[in-house]
Amino acid sequence: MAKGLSRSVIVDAALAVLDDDGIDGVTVRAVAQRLDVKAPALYWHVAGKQELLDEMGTEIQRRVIQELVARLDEKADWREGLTTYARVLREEYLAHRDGARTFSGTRLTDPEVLRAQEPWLERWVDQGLSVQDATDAATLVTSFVVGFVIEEQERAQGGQQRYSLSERDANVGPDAPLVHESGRIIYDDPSARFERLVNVLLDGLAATMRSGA
Amino acid sequence: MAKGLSRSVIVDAALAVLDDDGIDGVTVRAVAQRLDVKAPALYWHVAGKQELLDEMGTEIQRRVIQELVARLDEKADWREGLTTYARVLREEYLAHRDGARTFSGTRLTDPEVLRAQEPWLERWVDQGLSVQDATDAATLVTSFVVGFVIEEQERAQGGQQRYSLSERDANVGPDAPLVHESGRIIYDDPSARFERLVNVLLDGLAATMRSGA
DNA sequence: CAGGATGCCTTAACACTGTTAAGGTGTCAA
DNA sequence: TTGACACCTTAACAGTGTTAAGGCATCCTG
Repeated sequence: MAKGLSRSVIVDAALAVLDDDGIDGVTVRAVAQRLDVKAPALYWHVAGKQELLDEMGTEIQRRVIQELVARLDEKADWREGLTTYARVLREEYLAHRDGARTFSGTRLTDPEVLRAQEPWLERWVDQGLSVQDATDAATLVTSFVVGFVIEEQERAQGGQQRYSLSERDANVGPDAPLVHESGRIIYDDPSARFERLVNVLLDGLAATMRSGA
Repeated sequence: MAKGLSRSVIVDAALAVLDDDGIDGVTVRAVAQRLDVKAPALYWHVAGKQELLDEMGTEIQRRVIQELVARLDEKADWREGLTTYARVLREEYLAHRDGARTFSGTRLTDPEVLRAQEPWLERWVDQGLSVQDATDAATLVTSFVVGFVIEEQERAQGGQQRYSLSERDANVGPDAPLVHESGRIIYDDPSARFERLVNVLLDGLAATMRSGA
């Protein structure tokens, strides 16, 4: 492998390690090995592991934006925009092991990612929302997706038997039928469940927007 | 210190270490030192660090339940119940450094915590909700709170200058006025913002429940 | 009452982590 | 040709979770 190292190839390698071995597998040495390089070499291009993680999170956000631009045309209203945003964010998190945990709340290393919000805010304000409403709406969707996918991934990939429905049933026992039934819903088709909840959330937003904050 | 170690005093010590030094400070050795004991001693009572973390998360959930029982009487309707739940969960997370990150999606080590949902589910079903609606509603609130507080704590305690409004403003620059204004909202009074968003969310739930899923 | 098992803790050590210091090797400019 | 600089390596440090082995009580059994 040509040793032309750079920030972005390091980030790509780190994301590959993440997919293969999960967040605990993402060590400086493992990332270096994948690039045929010794661990300290990375420190020439990246300040430390935290910066690498921030860079990874930023890259994911960049992909979310890119996908969002591809899927939305300008005449989409804010409800459609937020629905698509919710789906894209979830998909991008799901695409990587421990994605939601790893990438949520990361410090952006690229101001461009932040500024990319501007056109959407513009459109939504044009459509009658206040900046506060638009900001609140985006936060509401983001927070929900983060929380939802964290638990979704914990169930889906939680090491071995850490989370299984049968284990849950055994723990709950026979004296809590509603909790039992509730488990059946939680473990059944996360995508359908996600769609349902996003719709509820947007109904709430629609109601608030109409009444005018 | 009397060396009568036990699972629960270890968990308390670990929570104390968490409050003092954050999640990175929670090492087996640090917890042991606080109990005047060497690190391997903990392994007699706890299988490993992961189990310790699970136990900590379970303890936090127990406190949420306890506080919920204290604050809600039986005649509270589901909307009041969920609002209080949202507030209590947030407060309990905020009470510990890195609380939301650390405790979200932890595997419960005590089935009793799971079974504690039964009486609330019963009441809400009595009030006309389907089990699916009740489960969805609880998931929606939980997911939102987790996501919200993760980002809230990241801002509030994010090491040093990792997250400050002035740094954000500098990054955004002058060409994105709406993003700039949006920042002002994000950094202004998280509790008020939280209350606003919880209300939006519950409006959505109320709309869905009325229409009958 | 003697003796052995068992509960609980310590010392020593393992492989592995992020990170730094110092030293090389190449390439390009003066 | 000489130097500077970019980029990478080797060596090492302190700290991590975890295991193995042994020691000292206490308590149960003969």
